[in-house]
Amino acid sequence: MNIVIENTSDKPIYKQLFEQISSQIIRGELESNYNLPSIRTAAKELRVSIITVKKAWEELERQGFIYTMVGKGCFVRDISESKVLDMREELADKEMAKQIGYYKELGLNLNDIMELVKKHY
Amino acid sequence: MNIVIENTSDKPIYKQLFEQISSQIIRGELESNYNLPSIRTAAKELRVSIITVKKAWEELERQGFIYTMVGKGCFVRDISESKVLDMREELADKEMAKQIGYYKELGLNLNDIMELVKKHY
Amino acid sequence: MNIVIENTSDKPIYKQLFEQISSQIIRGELESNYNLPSIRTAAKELRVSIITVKKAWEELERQGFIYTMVGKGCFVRDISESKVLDMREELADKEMAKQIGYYKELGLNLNDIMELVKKHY
Amino acid sequence: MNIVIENTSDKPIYKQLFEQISSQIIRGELESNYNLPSIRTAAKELRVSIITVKKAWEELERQGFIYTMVGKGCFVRDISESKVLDMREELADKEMAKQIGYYKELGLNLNDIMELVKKHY
DNA sequence: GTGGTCTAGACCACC
DNA sequence: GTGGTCTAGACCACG
Repeated sequence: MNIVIENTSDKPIYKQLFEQISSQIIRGELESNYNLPSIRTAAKELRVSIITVKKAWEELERQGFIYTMVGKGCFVRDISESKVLDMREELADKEMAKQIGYYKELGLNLNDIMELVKKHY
Repeated sequence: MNIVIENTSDKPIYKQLFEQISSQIIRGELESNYNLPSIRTAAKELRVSIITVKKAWEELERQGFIYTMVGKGCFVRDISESKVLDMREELADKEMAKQIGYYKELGLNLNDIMELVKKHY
Repeated sequence: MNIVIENTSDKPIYKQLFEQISSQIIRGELESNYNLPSIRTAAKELRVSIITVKKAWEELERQGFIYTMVGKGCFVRDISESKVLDMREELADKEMAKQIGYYKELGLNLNDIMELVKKHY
Repeated sequence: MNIVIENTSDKPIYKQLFEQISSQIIRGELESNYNLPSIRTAAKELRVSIITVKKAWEELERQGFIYTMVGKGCFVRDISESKVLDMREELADKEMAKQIGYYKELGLNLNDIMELVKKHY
C-alpha cells in the first residue's frame, strides 16, 4: 500500500483511494492478480473508515480494475496492454476537455496554455 | 445577463454563477461599474433561489470582483488591467499545477499532454 | 457644507451625515443659529437622496443639535459650553466602553492599548 | 460551548458567534484540533437556525480559525503562537485606527483618551 | 426599490 | 452521524 490520504482535501477520501490505486494499476505498479489488502486491514492502515475503503474497492471492481473472490480477497485484474492504453487515453482526454474550456473562459490562448504546461511539467 | 445554469451538473449553482460572472469580468465583457441585476431579479430570471444568487454575489464581492451599495445594488469593480492579468495568471496557474500531477499519475509524458492540448483547443 | 460621503462604506449615509454635522457643532465649527442648507440643496450638493438628508436632519433635531422653523429652514441650536462638554463626554464614554471590551476579548492588556492609542493619535 | 447570544443586539447573530469563537481561539481557550460542536448541535443549544451557525462556521474557516472534514466535523486549526499574535495585532490595530479618528472628531486630546482608557479598563 | 439577516425544512454525499 | 446545497418565505434598514 503506497497511498497518501489528505483528510482536509475537498476530494472525498473514497475517491482519493480509487484514483491512486487505479492509476497504480494503469501504470503497472500493481501487477495482475496482486492481492489487495483486506478492507479491514486497509482501513486500519490508512486510518479511515471501513465503509470508505469498501466504497473505493467497489468502485474499482465496478470499473473493472479488480475482481473479488469471496472469502479470499480482491485481486488486480489482468488488463491487456492495449486496454490500459485505452483507459489512460480516455481518462486524460476527458480531463483535458474540461480544462481547456476553463482556460478559454479565462481568455488564455494556445500559446499561454502550452507555456503553462511546460512550466509545471 | 448571459448566464447558463446546468441543474444537472455536479457543480453547485452558486459556483456556476460565480465562475461565469467572474470570468466575464476578467475578460472585460462586463465593464467597470456595470450595475449587476439585483439578486431578486437575477433569481427570478435564472429560476433559482434568492439565497443561491446572494451566495454567488457574496463570493464575487469577497474576491474583489464587485462592490455593493446597500439600497442601490451591486457593481463591477474597476479592476486595473494589470490586476486582471494577475488574477487570470494565478487562477490558470493553480489549475494547471493540479492537472499536470494527474496526467503524470496516468503516465503521460510532455508530448502526450501537448497533443491533447492541441486536440481540444 | 464640509462633508465627505463614502458611498461604499458599511456605515449608512444618513449616519455619516449625522455624525459629521453633529461633531462639527460639538467642536464649534458650526455656530449657533447657523442656517443649515435646505434638504433639497444638501441632497443635490452631496449627490444623495432627499430622503437620506431628511433622515439625518431629523436625527439631528431629535438629539437636540438643530431646530426647525417651518418655511425658513433648520438652524444650529445654541448649545451652552457646559452642555457641549457633557455630550462629548457621553459619546466618547459610550464608545470607549464598547472598545475596551473588544480589546480585552483579544487578550490585550492596559499597556498594549495605551501603545496603540499613542501610535494612532 | 461558552457562548452568549444577545438577540437584542444590533450585531448579527452569526457575527456574534464568529467573534466569540475566534477570540476564544486567539486567546488559546480552545485548543488546536478541538472538535467544535456540529452545526446542528450548536444550533439546538444556542436556539438559533442551523444556517446562522453555518454562516459563522464558514467565516471561521475562511479566516483560517478552523478546518472542516466533511462527515466528521469542524476542528480548531493549529495556529502557531506567532501567527495568533499577528492576527491579534492586526485586528486591534484596525479597530484603534477607526476609533482614534472618532475621538479626534469629538475634539478629545491624547490625555482625554488616555483617561477614558484607564477608566474603562 | 435595494441588500442583510434569519427561519424552518428538505435532500444529498460522505463517513 | 457529519457538512453542503437549495428552497420558500419573512422582516429589517437603507435609499
